[in-house]
Amino acid sequence: MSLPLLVVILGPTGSGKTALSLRLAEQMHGEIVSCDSVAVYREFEIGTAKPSHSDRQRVPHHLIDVAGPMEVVTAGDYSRLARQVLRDIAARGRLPIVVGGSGLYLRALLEGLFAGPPRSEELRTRLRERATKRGAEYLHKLLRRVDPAAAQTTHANDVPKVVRALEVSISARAPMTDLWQQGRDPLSDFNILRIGLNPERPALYERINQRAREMFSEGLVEETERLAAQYPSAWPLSSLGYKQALQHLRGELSLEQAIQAAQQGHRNYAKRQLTWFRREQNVHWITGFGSEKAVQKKAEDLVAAQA
RNA sequence: GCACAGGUGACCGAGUGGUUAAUGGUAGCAGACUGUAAAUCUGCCGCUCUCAGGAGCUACGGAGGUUCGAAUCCUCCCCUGUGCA
Repeated sequence: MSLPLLVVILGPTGSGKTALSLRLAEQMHGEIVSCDSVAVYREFEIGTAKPSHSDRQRVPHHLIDVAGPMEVVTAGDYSRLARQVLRDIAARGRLPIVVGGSGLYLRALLEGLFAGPPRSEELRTRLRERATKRGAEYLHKLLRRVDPAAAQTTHANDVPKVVRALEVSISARAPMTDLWQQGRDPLSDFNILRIGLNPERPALYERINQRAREMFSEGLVEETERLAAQYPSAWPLSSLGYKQALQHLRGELSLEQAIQAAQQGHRNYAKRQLTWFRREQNVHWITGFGSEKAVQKKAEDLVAAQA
């Protein structure tokens, strides 16, 4: 109970995490730490649904716009950055509020990752090439030799994960699964309160549809065109919304088709997020959107009970 | 009104006498996830039971018919698209 409090707000896109976090931050003297794998990139504005500039004026926000469009911020990078920020906030006597939509990044922050070898781009491309040339099954067989346990739990079709397991096992000269045995490095110097937002599914999907459409009317296509011209290989260009806007710019989809595809993608994503977060331990789930007064009240009570 | 083309499970779309509750895809639901994760992958998916091996029921626009057997063939009807009037 002597550890400083850390509030974590999690939930699918469109569940009102931003609204709730702003409210809590203003009530409890807090600062917001974004946990969003795309909002870390500068210049990607409309499609990322970052908090508005006036919101960021009202309450200090962290880990938004911390990387250039061409940089790469991995879960490990994020975890290190976020931990530093959390300690700074706590040292200032403020309440850190992590707002998380990116499940893996949140887990990397809270539970830590295993101490793996650095990624080897060259090894990866070599493996990926083999996968396309000789089939996913071939790569999986290779993994069965190098790390049978990992092969057991990773489906052969899941090429990215098979590649990662191979990459780690080969460059570490030991099965990745063995490295996992050494454990993770959980964030241990905070008393963590997890609040999950879970609106009714139909309402959530409706909200998502509406928001995705708004992104287009606010100029997502124009923003994408500008970014694609300047940074054609930027990774966030392949993320939700930008991907569909790009398809429209290339003439593969009509504007309406692009909007509907983006809505679809966001809905599917929200569902995956829920699957991930449901497994998260010790989450205080609240049914409803973070913008609702009743939901905010419940959240405030939860925080007050801890503080 | 005539001539073609077509009506298949939530949607798109295969299937042209039997091993077809009906290939695929999408949506939906559930699950996995240890450094690009807004990514990637897996399962279920007509209804009702189930000793989980199966059992029963209802289904390919509608109604009849042919056949041992029909989504598939025939007749009539309804609807949709295109062309000609």
